[in-house]
Amino acid sequence: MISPASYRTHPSPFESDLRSDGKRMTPQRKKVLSLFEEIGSGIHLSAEEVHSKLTSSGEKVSLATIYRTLRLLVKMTFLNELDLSEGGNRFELLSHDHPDHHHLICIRCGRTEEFENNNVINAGKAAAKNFGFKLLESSLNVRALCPKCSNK
Amino acid sequence: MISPASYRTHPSPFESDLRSDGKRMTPQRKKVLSLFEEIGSGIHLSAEEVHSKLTSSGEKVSLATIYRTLRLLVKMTFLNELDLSEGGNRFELLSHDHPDHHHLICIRCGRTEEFENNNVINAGKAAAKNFGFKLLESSLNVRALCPKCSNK
DNA sequence: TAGCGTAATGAGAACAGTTTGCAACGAGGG
DNA sequence: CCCTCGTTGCAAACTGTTCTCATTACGCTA
Repeated sequence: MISPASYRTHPSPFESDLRSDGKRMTPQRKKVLSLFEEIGSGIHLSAEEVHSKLTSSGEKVSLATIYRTLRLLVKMTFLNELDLSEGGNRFELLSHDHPDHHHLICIRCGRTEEFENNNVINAGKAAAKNFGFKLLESSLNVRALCPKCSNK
Repeated sequence: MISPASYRTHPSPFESDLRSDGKRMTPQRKKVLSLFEEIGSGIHLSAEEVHSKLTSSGEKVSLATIYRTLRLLVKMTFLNELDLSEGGNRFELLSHDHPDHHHLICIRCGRTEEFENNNVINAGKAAAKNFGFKLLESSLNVRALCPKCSNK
């Protein structure tokens, strides 16, 4: 039997990445990341939404900290930043399983769907190679009208 | 010989499109559009840049008017609006000759290159069809580091 | 060509989203 | 358990964009 005291808090990848960079794990950072983990990848939240979701579940994190944490998480590649534009950037959990996914956005109601397509990824790679650029990520934004909005 | 007085100011497509919509041609609108025409398609300017280019060549147009005019020109499909993000949207002359072109952006220095790729267009079409969306436009943004910036 | 209705402009205030400065706090190594 | 230095909270500052409103001027009609 293992006594509670002997448990060693198995540091998450996030925590060890932080540490190795002289940074610290704080309750605020944990809260933000675990919110995204609970909610799952493929859902896009704005800074404001992260803030209100946390505060409405009793947590107290300042909005400025949310912004700082989101930037940090993006730099550490735990989150992905999307500029679907029209009122604030959005963030989503970066699933390393399916890296380059793209977005289909209804410009009227904001409904957003994701898809993947190897041709798109290859097009990005080819273009980067062509111009001697080093590719970071590519994202295809398809602006469209969803079924509900297109028959109004 | 045709006397100067007999010239009829041949209205530009822009001017006639405006008129047919109850809108008016103003010197400010002319200036903004001709700036883009001089500069050619494939160059992306922010509202601020349009403003400073005009004022520095002696023209006086208020920034608010620039914004209004840019929005108008986009709606009339003379300009294309890009959200390459990182500090302001950018606009470019919409060349109807090569419609769906995409952007390769250096995230460090902002250098932007364009390319075309039919696979990308088809991927957008396919995705829209798949979800029952009606496609409007699709744009692939490839974030990368240009040769100069990648070896620093 | 003058008169007129109304669209468009200029200037600055307002706005939303984001960032920053600074004093207080607290994570975690010694 | 203490001390250091990264982090937080708050409010003020910033940035890109839109709005308000008094004034100007485009372009139709007589």
